Amino acid sequence: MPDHDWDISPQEAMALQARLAERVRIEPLRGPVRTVAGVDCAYLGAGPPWAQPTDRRVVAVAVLLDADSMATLATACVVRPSAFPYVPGLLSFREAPAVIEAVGKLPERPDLLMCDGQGIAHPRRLGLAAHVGLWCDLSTIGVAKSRLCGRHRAPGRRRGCRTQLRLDDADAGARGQLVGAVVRTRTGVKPLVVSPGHRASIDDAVRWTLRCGRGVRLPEPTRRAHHHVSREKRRRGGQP
DNA sequence: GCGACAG
DNA sequence: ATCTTGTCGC
Repeated sequence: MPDHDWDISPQEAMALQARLAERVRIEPLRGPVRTVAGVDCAYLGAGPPWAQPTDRRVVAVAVLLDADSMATLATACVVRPSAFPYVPGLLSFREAPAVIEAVGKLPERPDLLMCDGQGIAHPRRLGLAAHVGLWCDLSTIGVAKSRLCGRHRAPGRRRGCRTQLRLDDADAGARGQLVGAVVRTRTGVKPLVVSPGHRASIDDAVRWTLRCGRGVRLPEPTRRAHHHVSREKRRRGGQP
């Protein structure tokens, strides 16, 4: 596992990502998946887009669910300072510390973890899901509501349709490398961008995203984590 | 220099 | 991510 410093500059973070990405393992999930966890973050005291942040703290929630019934088995919540700014491509340096801590507070390690964001569908192959998976040595997949990089055709309009996501020629390293898929999780709605994080394959990412679906756009683990973290944010004072 | 740009 | 109510469509 990595064990690096999180308090570094954006320049150092980018260099670090390139090195860490070499250790990410894209391979089929092994062993039965009995539990799946979802994680999400919210920012305290963020205020309107035009206002300056009042409180620089992030709240992260991890939810553990039974992979068959999708029943909630446990939830964990953490609140901690977040110093790193949001920079496209460096999201993990802003959220991973909180996410890792929340997952660590769950009563048991999940067989699969779903993160809000990219896995290896990233300019340097180290999106949030890949970084967290590497750090915790867990199987992870990234489920994002929009694309960070790469090119793809529009998937069919029906639930279950998906197209390949390949890196742009501009992304250093692999030109046209297959890194994920754009999946229609619900007929007629905007598709999700999924990619493996660590110790999972692209097929696993697509399969579990659809398998955890409940007729709504977001898969249940992610959806539940989002609802829980939103409630937690309001309870702690969204605008101190 | 000009676009693109997870949450 | 964040602010915010009602409203249009299946």
